[in-house]
Amino acid sequence: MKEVRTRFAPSPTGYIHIGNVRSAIYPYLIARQNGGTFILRIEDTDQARYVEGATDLIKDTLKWLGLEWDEGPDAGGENGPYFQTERKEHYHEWAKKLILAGRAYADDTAPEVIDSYRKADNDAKVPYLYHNHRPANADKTPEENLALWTEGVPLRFKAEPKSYEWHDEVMGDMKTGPEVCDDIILIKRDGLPTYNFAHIVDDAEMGITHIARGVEYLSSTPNYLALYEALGIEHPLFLSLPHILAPTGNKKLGKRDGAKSVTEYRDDGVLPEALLNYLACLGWNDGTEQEIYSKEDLIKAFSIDRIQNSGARFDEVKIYWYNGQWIRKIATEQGFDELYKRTAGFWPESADSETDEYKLKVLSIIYDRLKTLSDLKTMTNYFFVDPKVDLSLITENKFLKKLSESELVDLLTMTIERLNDIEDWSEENLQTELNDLLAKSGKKPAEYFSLVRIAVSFAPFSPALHQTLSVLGRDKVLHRLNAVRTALVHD
RNA sequence: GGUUCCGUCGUCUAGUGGUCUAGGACGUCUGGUUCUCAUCCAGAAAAUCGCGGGUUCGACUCCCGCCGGAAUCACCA
Repeated sequence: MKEVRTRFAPSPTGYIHIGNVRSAIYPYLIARQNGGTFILRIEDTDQARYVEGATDLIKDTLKWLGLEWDEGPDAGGENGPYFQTERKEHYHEWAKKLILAGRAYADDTAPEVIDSYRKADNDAKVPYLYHNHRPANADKTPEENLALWTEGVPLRFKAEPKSYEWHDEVMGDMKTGPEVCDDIILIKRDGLPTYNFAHIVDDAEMGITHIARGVEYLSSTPNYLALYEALGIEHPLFLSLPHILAPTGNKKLGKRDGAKSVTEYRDDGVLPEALLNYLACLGWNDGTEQEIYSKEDLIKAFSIDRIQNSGARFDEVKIYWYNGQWIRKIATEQGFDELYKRTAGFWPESADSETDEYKLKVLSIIYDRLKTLSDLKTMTNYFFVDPKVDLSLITENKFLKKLSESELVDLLTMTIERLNDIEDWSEENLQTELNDLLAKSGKKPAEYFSLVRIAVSFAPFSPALHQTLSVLGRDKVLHRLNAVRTALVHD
């Protein structure tokens, strides 16, 4: 059996956004599943839209998601170069064959003239087809065409319109009539090929077996089929991926609708496992009720024929659910050390001077409250700096407002005295001591625990009290309780 | 306008003629886990399967028509 070779072939025109990253994920999975090769090719033939640094962005995105490529920039390979601008001779060579075979002609019709054809057809409500306007001199001899083209005249395919039938692995059996075939530009005035021509040549030379791309290419497939035919190339398998729809409206998700870049989710503290899981399962499922898939799970379970053929709406909320699942999964299956490694850069500035050991302890009691890693920034400050004492948070608390200030002071005093004597600050021991204190206080858990929790953190919420105290340690806890007691006394 | 695709809970989906009085997940709501927030657990609401015809003993599943939505029609990819 032929080796499976798939590719991701983005244009370096900016970041990879959520809407088009699936055309990297699925070919990757197909390659890995079949022990094949995944190729990264940069389609940079449009000089006008080229964005400096975009290639690096693309590489970063792929690496972060764990979609490592076997051939392409940085990876090498025997089928390079992997930048289209460096493959000019390849395209020219194939173009020549087409000219010699009488299937391509040099066309120097001015752009304004072409525009006028288009406008006229639109006004007349007839489909615009360039071959209806084919210049009389399109029938020049191959030698004449070759000469003109060599001088820099753009090259056009000479269509022989007919019906096409083909199979799309996602959309099924396709059929179109001759009215969709046209004379498309192969080589532009700048000597570089159009996408339409370049990708066919590249895929053939690189031995690509599966092309996964957005459905927007479905309607130009007959033109590609014509090209494959004229070139004498067998076409790869086609997978047309439905669009991901924007959260509102019925439009495909694009940068204009605020489609975030993949790296933005990374910077917001979304784990690559979670994003990959979400994206792979948006428009694909294996028919079971499994929701959580690791990359390895996906490689095993993925199948082309279960890709959905209707567009799926993008739902950011579900990404965060997946992220929470993955944060907990990593903590329990790979340990807090592993999870901690992922948190670099997500701690508040106040944590800078703290030790890894301390931060790891904080992480281990707060992790199941995290939706994203960047929640650490807002949720953990009180572990690193003494919170600002704000008595109103105590006196207006729904459980505590019934208590008088002297009662509060007494409770704090009792707590301080007991905690001061405790040597063992383990979670377990503190749990026992706190229960004992609670009994002694004669208050409801909601009253006593809330008081201590607020006095120590002044945060809207915190982990379980005994854990919070244990991690904070005796010095911080006593210092904070004293500060609150003093403030109450002087109030 | 031509061509092509799509249409099951708010959302992602399962479903390939009877097991569907339509299953799961997110989200929402309720209750539980000695404080908060979250996790976790239990439960609830939520889809006349776009509409109308057929075929069939029987249709979400097959056929036809309609409606609705989308994509594409560049010297962009």
